[in-house]
Amino acid sequence: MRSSRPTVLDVARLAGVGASTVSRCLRGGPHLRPEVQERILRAIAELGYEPNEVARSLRGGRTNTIGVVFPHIANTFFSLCIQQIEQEATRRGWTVMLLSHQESVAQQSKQLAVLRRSRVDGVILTPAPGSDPEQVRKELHGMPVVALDRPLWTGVDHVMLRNREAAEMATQHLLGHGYGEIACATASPEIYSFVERIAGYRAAMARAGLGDELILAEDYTRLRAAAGEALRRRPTLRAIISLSNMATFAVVQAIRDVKHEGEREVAMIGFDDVDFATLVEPAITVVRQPTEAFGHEAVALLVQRLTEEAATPLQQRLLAAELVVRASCGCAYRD
Amino acid sequence: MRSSRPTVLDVARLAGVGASTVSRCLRGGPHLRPEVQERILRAIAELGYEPNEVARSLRGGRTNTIGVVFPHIANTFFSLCIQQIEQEATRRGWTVMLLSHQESVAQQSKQLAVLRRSRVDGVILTPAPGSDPEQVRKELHGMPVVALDRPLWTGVDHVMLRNREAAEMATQHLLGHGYGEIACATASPEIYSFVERIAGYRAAMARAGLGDELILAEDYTRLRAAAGEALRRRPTLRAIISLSNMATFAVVQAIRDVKHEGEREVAMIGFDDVDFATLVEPAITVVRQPTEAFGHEAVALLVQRLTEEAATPLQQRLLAAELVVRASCGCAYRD
DNA sequence: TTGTAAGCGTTATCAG
DNA sequence: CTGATAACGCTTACAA
Repeated sequence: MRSSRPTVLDVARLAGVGASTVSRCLRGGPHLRPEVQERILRAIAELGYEPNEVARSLRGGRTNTIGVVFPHIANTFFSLCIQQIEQEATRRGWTVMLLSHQESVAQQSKQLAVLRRSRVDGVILTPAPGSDPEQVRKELHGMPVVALDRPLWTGVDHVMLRNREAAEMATQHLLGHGYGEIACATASPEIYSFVERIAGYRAAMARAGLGDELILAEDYTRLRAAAGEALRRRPTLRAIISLSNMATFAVVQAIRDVKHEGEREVAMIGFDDVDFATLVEPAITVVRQPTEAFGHEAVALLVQRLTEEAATPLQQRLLAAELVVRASCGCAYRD
Repeated sequence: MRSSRPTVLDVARLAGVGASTVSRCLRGGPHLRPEVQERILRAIAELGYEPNEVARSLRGGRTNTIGVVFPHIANTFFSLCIQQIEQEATRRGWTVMLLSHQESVAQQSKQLAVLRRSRVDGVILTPAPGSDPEQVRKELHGMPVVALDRPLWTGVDHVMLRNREAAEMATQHLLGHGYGEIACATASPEIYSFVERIAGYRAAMARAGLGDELILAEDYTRLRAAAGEALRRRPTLRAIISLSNMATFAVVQAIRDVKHEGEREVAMIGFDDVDFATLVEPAITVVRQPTEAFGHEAVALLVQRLTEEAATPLQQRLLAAELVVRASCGCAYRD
């Protein structure tokens, strides 16, 4: 079927030149006689020659590929990041190998092994919770890495959210509306970004001289139940902030659950600008993460490190979140 | 930094054997003397040897990689498919190169060129609207391909939704509720799946002896406006079906827009089981696409074709959609 | 059973 | 300015 494709040698023969001359012509080498270049280009066109990147990679020791390992692919936060990464990588002429670890350290190890054997030039990684940084460092085996959304170890580039500030901002906003009791809901509280956001929430509450109430669960089904329970247990609880898109979903459901049992207004601020934020009533005020910047910066940083001559200083991109004020926080403003 | 990694030769030398023996040992070759195998494994462990997949690919002419080209990555339908594809590919020991064409034929051409030069073994493709099948066939240059969600040409494997049946089912359901005037909303009506779904909707309306009303637009902002306009223009219009997750979003907004202007109940059935379906009031009845099956089947089909001995007959997987009945269609049932 | 050698398609090096 | 040649790391004949 696919009769083996033409090689530089075929082109060289047809053009009546040596293989290395063809190679130079392709790579835009220094000075070729115009006439020769002409012949080569004609031969390339005639044969439909296209360079074999695999051979190039073997020869050059570089694959022009970056490995991307995320916890999940369909989660809106990550899928938006991936979208940006793919676009930015394509724009710069790089190729993306996409893998996921499902929050499992074991699966992460396997995926890093795949990347090692594939000899990708660099990695963008959102490490699984419980990762041992030293272990990951070994598993990377010298491949440059950019940590995205969660830290790896000081010594590698990071692209992260200002998590504490983000959660503080949301909490402050609710406090500004006069809410005294504010709960904070998340699943998987061991995940770094949630740890940080919890800290931010607590800091804001403490500064206001108020106690905190955490609503935690192992997964999002349970989080919905736990949030409902918390609301029923504390009738004076009138405000909740959630720490992720999934948690926002669960909290909205919980508030609705409780509402169905009797009138009860509960203010909330969500995390991530999920699409349903403007659809529910009232529209949800959310902390928006700059997903485009996450993807763009991660690729930019990694490519810079991969193409740099001299060692670039360590880069820590700390991205600011933005409060998108709608109605659920108690603001009069309506989308 | 990364002092060049050990090769088979290093392992061979350390184990005091030939390179091919190491290779055989790795590939689970036939009969090795246990003692030799022992020595090799020890050497591998000691050196931390890992096979270079690039060299393997060059030598073997196969990359163990599948190229995946989708219109978008962050659209929930596609991101769910991608998730499945990645998982299924990983499970089977394949690797995924992810690319997007943004519904642009030109961009699609570029991405297929990337796949050709990368020598991926096969491709999963959702072609951009306006693709010339013959052109795509040439651009694939003999690489096996599975068309996902949209057709390529008879002669390649397909994984598609039973689009007509899906839209008919939704329309029928609305008709069953007694709605006579039912509109059908979608952006980009030139995209294959939407063409088919429109046909299904029309067939159901025609069978009921009713006229159809299409609400079309170039993008989803305009679709929201167009749907609102349609509702205002025809006060007797009380039901709408939408043909995609994005259209569902736009229609929900439009209905809400109109509702705000005065009491008006509009029934609807959405497409794709978007997360906001259960959050809005009333919960949205939707046509659910089996995204797991899309991803799973696409990989299964492609891998089968890539590893087959004899030519497998053409496969056309036509997946059935499922009507997830909630409340927005007029059913009493509440989630 | 095991080792030797050729070659996958490129490109860097080094003569001409 | 251009052409032969030698790797890159692996596997598959073919010998031994």
